Amino acid sequence: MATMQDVANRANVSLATVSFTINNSKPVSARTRAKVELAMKELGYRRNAVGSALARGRTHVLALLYPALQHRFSATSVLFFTSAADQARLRGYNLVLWPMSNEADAISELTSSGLVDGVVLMEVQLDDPRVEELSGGTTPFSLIGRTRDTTGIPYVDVNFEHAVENAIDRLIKLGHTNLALIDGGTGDQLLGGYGPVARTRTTFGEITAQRGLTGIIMSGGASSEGGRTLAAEFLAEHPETTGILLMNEPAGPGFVAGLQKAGKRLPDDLSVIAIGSSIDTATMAEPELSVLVSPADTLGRLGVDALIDRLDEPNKALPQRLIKCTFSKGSTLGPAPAH
Amino acid sequence: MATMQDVANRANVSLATVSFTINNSKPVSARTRAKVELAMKELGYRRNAVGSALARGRTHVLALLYPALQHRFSATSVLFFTSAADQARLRGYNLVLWPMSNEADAISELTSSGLVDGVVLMEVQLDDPRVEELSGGTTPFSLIGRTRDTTGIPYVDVNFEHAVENAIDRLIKLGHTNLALIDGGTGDQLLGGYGPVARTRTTFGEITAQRGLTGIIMSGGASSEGGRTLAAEFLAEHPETTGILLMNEPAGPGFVAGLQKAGKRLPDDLSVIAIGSSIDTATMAEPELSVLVSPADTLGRLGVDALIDRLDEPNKALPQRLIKCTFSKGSTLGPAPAH
DNA sequence: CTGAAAGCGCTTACAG
DNA sequence: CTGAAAGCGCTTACAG
Repeated sequence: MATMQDVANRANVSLATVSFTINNSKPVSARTRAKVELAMKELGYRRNAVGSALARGRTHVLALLYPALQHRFSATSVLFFTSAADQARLRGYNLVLWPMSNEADAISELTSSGLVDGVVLMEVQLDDPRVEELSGGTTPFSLIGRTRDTTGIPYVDVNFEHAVENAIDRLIKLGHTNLALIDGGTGDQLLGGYGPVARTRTTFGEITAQRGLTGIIMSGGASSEGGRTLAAEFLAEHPETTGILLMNEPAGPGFVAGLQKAGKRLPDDLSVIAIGSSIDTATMAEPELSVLVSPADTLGRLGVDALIDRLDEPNKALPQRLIKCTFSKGSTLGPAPAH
Repeated sequence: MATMQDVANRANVSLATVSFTINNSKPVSARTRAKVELAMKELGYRRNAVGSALARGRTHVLALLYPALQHRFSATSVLFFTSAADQARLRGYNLVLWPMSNEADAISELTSSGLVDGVVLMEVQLDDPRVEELSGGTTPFSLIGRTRDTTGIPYVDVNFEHAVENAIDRLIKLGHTNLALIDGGTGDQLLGGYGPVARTRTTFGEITAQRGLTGIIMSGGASSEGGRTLAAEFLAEHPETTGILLMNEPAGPGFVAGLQKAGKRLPDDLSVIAIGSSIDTATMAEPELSVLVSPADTLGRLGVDALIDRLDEPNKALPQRLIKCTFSKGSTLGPAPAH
């Protein structure tokens, strides 16, 4: 590999001048620029990222931090990976995957290695020790999701509050008054629970109360098997319910199958609307699930954007954004059955 | 952040001695080692990865190269990402995600940036220009998948040949003689086609001929919608077929649903065995698909291992491995219907 | 507009 | 066993 010095030699200029023309960091005469560019072309020169990083104090590498143990990713969470990587590249950064257990101390290994300029955190808990750790340090970070207290913290998250209200209102409009929220559980209570589930439950409680509806909450495993089991339990325990909000992507198709196996017709007997799933999973159910689709790709992009904005323009307004889900019609919403 | 020089000052030794004790690269007296380690602890020192990389000429960063445009990843391909990242970390490397279009020239941008020590390539085509490009360069690489000619190229791939034979023999044992292979299409013919599909078709042709069976091949879109459409087409065109090999993960649940919508019972009228899908997708179908599960997590790990072996021990045997699928029973395999 | 030189944080012959 | 010094490939004051 040719170095900058090689280019300088061939172009008969100094190393510094090569740097200036490559980075446009100082004015360079047209003649000199031409010489340098020719030499670069002839040598097939490319700037070495490591040398540059050491001199600048910036690696242009970002880390995407996600739970190491969680080894079954929903179709939705994949989109975080790929859209984040895309956006990073688009803005001249690289994204490294950083699987991590929940111990906060492992974060200092990352931030003090000097390898990354910043961190994007996924799967945020309401009281997340990793966020506390990052807040205490100097490495910029952003969240996909958000903690209970978001003061001073850049984040992008799904607007679950809006999604729940929207879903409930769709069911109300169809005449449903006995509702259920079915999710995958809040996870680790010590950490305040998993944000999306906690927020969804709260909003579900508030809106059903406010609209004068009956609302129950059930949880089950995040898998098709979990969904099938859950369907049976649900029908046994809550025969009066006719409208279901389902926030458990992996369980979706299994849940729908389980309801029908027990003799229910969708949407004649029961209406189901999924929240925050992918369109791919929704279409795998039979009949296809009506769903408020998670804006996962947008979130991945904006999560990276928020971080890079902090890095490149620290004085810009703090990026904190909630993104709405989009509705996909499907075939599991219908009028409430007459008594 | 404390530097190595800071540690040296505090321990009253030279910079070099600090380096020797950290890296165990030269003998250091117990007394000196203790002083250095104390100083490190007191300063919370961590070696800077960039300085180290520049001096060593090794960044300990690997790139995972995948098609940028493909934005719907199957449950299986996600496992490549996470298992590769896990294994890289385990062996002291970091994995950066490298979305790339199919132009081979973009590869030199990656390899000549000096950022990565090696490259793992996903979604390999039979005649893959990216592999040619990499073969011409000096950056070590490994494939998840394989090209037509694998001479001198480290790879790990699914043993599709074995999977097809195994699937066919399961169907034969159940009395099926009219078989179909349904896949997602070979993709870009200019590149020789997508390896798994091409190999599966070839093997399917060979084994059916060899066993004296009837075998037809159909392709459809890689989505639930594609699966539903395909089911209708398939039934119309091949009413005599009773045993189906399905290698199209995203279309699986939709295909099964489509067959039943047309009045077929599984497995009474038709038997289906999926090849190379994930267990997650298989369980989303109703009834649950019988499937030869792709060893995707093993492949991700071994793909990274193969690369790191090349980096750390270039004289070891060339890593080239085929991994078998494992059977998951499901409920879509049954005896061929009597005439 | 251009260049000589210091410095980013390490590693590693070389000398002792 | 320990240290002084060169060097990895860049960037950037400073001087002209």
